[in-house]
Amino acid sequence: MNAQDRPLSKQRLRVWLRMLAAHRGIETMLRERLRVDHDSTLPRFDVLSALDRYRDGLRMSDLSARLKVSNGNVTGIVERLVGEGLVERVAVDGDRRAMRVRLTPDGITRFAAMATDHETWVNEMLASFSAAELDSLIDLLDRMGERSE
Amino acid sequence: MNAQDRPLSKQRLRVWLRMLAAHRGIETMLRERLRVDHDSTLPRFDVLSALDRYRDGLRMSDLSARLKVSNGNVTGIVERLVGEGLVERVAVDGDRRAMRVRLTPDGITRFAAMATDHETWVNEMLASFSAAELDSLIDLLDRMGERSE
DNA sequence: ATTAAATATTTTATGCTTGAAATATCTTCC
DNA sequence: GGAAGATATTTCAAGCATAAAATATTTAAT
Repeated sequence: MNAQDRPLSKQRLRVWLRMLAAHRGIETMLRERLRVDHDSTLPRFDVLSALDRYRDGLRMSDLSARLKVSNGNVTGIVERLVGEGLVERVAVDGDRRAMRVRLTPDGITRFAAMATDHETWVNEMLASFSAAELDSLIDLLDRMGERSE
Repeated sequence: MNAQDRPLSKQRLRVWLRMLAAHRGIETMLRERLRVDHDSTLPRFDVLSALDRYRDGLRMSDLSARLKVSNGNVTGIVERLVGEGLVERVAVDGDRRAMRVRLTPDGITRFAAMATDHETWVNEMLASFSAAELDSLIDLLDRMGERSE
């Protein structure tokens, strides 16, 4: 690293720290509201959201790939959602290893209510940004999470 | 919500989703590297980082306030760091309820190595941004995490 | 057809995180 | 100085997350 990279390096670190703070702020709020208003959690919301987009259901492995979490993780979350009656497992014919998970009618209804609130809450947090700033953010954030491989 | 707010609302949601993706990408990388290269974790790194800034140590409650996590959470992390010899607890005189936590000499050394690598890793992830873009990101991110209260 | 390899999922062990309850100590106020 | 409230910390129960091992089934190779 040469001399003129030093301030740039610190600036990059600062960006990451601000990102952490912003992320935590929003996530903490969303978690709290989901807990209080819908007796639910963010991980459950994420699973329901994926299943809402794929009404025929998804296999466990597709679900974990889509959410970018481990297989074992999804097993536990789906288990609880089944217990709450929001989701059901169906056998995949032709492959007895696999399981398809999909929303129940109750799951569809309950998720719709959560999703409406969720959008409102996110909107409240980002209310101060102009359309141009939002576009700018999308552009910049898109370039952030990519692993150079 | 009026008609012209609808696309804006979706745009705000999109920003949050990109933020989630970017955050997860970087965090996953950092966690993996800390695990492999330093046999440690992000929460431990955060605690060490706070203590490195306050060499006289911090009380448990100051630590959890600074990191914005619960008291009970810090108890567990500090416990493990004590077990690893990176951190020590000292009684606070004049208040037998309180505990001061601080880095051990070994903790100082080990954290320095982690911090150097950490800065490098973050820099790799954010290498493509210009100084102006970084400034812009800092400005925008600063306005994101604030709870309107 | 058997064996070997690959795939889908669950299980296990460990750690992080929260919110709420419990403990211990300190401060205030009469 | 004793009760009541506040503060500092830990403990507890539950859920989320990972990596690694285990199980079951399917596919490929010989």
